[in-house]
Order: sequence, then C-alpha cells, then structure tokens
Amino acid sequence: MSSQDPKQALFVQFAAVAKTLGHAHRLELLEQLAQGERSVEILAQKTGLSIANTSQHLQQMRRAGMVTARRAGKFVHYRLADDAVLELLAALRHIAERNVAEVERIVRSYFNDRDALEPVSREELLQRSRAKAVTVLDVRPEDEFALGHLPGAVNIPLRALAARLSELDPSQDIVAYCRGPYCVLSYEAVAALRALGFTARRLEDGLPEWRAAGLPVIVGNA
Amino acid sequence: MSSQDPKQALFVQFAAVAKTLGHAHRLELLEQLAQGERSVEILAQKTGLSIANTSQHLQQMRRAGMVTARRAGKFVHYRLADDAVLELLAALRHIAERNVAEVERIVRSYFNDRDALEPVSREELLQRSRAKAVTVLDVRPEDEFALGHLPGAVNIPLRALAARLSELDPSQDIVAYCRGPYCVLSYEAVAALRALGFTARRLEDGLPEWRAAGLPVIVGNA
DNA sequence: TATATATTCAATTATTCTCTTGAATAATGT
DNA sequence: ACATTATTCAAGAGAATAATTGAATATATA
Repeated sequence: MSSQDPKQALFVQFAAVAKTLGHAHRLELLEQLAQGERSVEILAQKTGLSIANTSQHLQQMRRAGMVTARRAGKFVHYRLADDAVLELLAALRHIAERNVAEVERIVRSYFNDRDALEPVSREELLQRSRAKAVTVLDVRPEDEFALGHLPGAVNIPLRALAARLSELDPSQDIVAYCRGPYCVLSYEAVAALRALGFTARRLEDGLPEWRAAGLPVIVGNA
Repeated sequence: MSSQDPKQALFVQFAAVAKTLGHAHRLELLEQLAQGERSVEILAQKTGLSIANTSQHLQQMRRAGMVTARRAGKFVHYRLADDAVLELLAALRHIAERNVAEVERIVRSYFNDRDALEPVSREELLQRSRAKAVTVLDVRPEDEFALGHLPGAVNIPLRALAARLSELDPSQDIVAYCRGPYCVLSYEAVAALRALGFTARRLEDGLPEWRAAGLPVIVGNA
C-alpha cells in the first residue's frame, strides 16, 4: 500500500485522519465524546442519527485513530483517543473563524447578538469560584453533568431553567458553561437570565477545554 | 444554506475546512506553501501534478480559508492563510503518529532506521549557531532556500551533496534541516554524511516550524 | 439453553469527489 | 491589435463516500 516515497505514504495516512473530520455528523459525535465516554446508543440518541449510521461513523473514526472503543457488557463505549483531538478541533475552528466569511457571518448573527460581552476566562472563574464569589451554572443535560463537571457547579439544564430559577441566588453573579465554544446552551441561558435581571456571563469554551487546560474536574460514574 | 441550529451550520463549515486536508496532494501542496509563497506553476512542478489539477486543489483550499492568493502580473501566488494551518497540520501528525499503526510502521521502518539519534532542538541549534560551533546545512533545493532560510545556513541541495563535500568543514558538527517533520531530505543527508565520517544530526522539524516558533529567518526575494 | 438487547456487518442506492481534457480569461510583450 | 503565457473554468468518466436496510454477532438474562 505504501508508495516508494515514505513521505507520500505518510501524507496518505494523514489525509485519512483528516478525512474523518470532514463530516458534520462526525464533528458532532466528537463534541459529544469530548464530554466523556459514551455508548453507541446514547450517541445516536444525542445526535439524532440512526444506530447503524452512528456505529459506522464511530468505526471510521476509530480506524483513523481519533477515538477508541471499549466493550463493557452489552455496551461498547467510545472515547476520544487523545487530547490532540481537541487541539485539532481548536485549530480547525480558528482557521474557519478567521478565514471563512460564512463562519464569521453565523457567529456574528447568532452568537454575538446573544452575548456582546467577553466570556469569562478560565483563570478568572477559577479564582472567583474558589472565593465563592460566583454561581457556576452547568446548563447541559443531567447525564452529561454526571459524567464530569466543574467543581461546585450547579446543574440546571437549559430546558429546565425557567422552572428552576428559585435555585439561583439573584444577588450573586452567574457564570454559565456547556459543551464547548459553539454550544448554544450557555448562550441561550445567559440571554434568558439577563432578561430576568440576573448578572450572567458565559465561560470561555466549555468543559472539555477546561479539562484539557488541566483544571480540576469532578468526575462522575459512567 | 445554514440550518436552523447555528451549531449545525458551523459544523458543516468546519467539516468543509477539514475536508480540504483530506487528500494527500493537498497536504503536499501545504508543505510546499509552508516554505513560502509560490505560484501555481511552481507548485505543479514541485508536486508533479498537472497545472489544472494543482489550480483546482488550490482553489478548494482557498475557499476553505486555508490559503490566500495574490495576483502579480501573469502569476498568481498562493500562501498559507494563517499560522493556525501549521498548528492544524501538527495536531494531525500527532494523532496519526500516536494512534495509527500504519504510521508508526512507516516512521519506524523508514525514518528511525535512518536516524536513531534524537534530533537537535531549535533552542540548542540557536545557541550553538550563535557561538559558531556548528555548520547549519539546508539541503532543500536552491529556490526554496532563496525564499527563506536559517541565519548562517549553507545551502547544498541533497542531490548536489556528494559533489560539494569540500564546502563542509569535517572538524565541525553539522546540523541539517529541510521542509518539515517528514521531509526525507535531511534524513538522507545525515545518513550520507555520517557514512562519510562527518558528525551530523537533524534539526527537529524544519524551516516552517522554526519560523512559527518566532525564531529569526533570513527572508529572500520571491 | 433460549431469548432479548447492543452493536456491527453487508449490500444497495444516491451522492460527492477526483482527474482529465479543452476552452475561456487575464495580463504581458510585439 | 495580435500572439504568448499563466491560470481558471466547465464538462464528463470513473472512483469513493454516506445513509439505509436487514441480517449477523456478541453479551446478558430468564
């Protein structure tokens, strides 16, 4: 299979890895896997794909070394193979943000409209959180929260937010976070909370990036 | 074009950028562009692709925001759009090296055989080069050297090495470099020089990574 | 051992991508 | 204006990929 030129042979391999990122469904699966280890069934349910389709995409990513699989009883659990996957995704985002007009348009028209404020940096949140000077709000679904979350975070999924406002202290600043840079949940949450008079901002990025930065995470049971 | 869900719309865009890396020819074009700005014709010649095919691949990368083009007279010069492209390529390499068996096999069977020694780090080379305690040898073709090279480097393309040994001081250590991590030129050069009794090692990575690290580069005229 | 469940495999169809060819465009020089 | 050169465009054949379906495999439970 490998050509005479080893560099060519390597480029073919690298291209195969890159090809794996070249599909929106797979990027969405990777965003889910960045939250933690998950079974095929749950991934299919979260993404709205069929089980067979989900399985095929996962296997393709496994062949490319992007994810690994582990069998536990009836279930096969997938996870990211490497922290470099997050770096790869971050670099992909940077290029698209800075050089693709359509991406700038989407980000401006949707995300900037909803939150003109700078996000809170991880360092700032860490300090304020240790000083108990802030409410850390995780707006992801319960199961993702259970898989791992920020120390001291309160979990109110976006869909339940309106019904559970009483759990939030109106006198304290709120910092909301969710799955990652373009997860809409925290944007929606912050917009809703501000409209209700709360002082709310978003954390930069999400849990996977917090974890990748080596900051403390409360790890739950799969 | 963009779906209701802005995240989905962004994933489609990110996937389009990634798809662009999913072809060995385009990775090779990017390696060339990492040396500096180049015209379509020269890129076609360096890669052995037809002009039309080269042009199409370049335009695809331009649409994805990976490269930019600039017209100068009859020629259109392409260059990398962003330093993040190098980061993206580095992350791609890391994942493939660490998780794809075939890549490990190629690297071991070709590159490790040729050079079991650790490469010289950029920092080490910078110090020894300033102290004039080392010969810095650029084994790329003349035109790539002219586009930009390390300070104080001597340019002897690999193909001319055997004929121009007299230009090298046998009493001084040699550090060879070329286009990047898997450019075979410096591996071949080091192997050949060692066989002739020289003390020779490779620089880690190549010129693009040296430049990306913010280290000094002698820039030539395009 | 028989049955249920989670996942993967295999085959099919529709779609997309690659490369080639020849023509079109854009700038230069006569 | 005309020919020349560099690049891009457009169209088509052939190859690769994506999603769907139903069958097959592997594990757990009765």
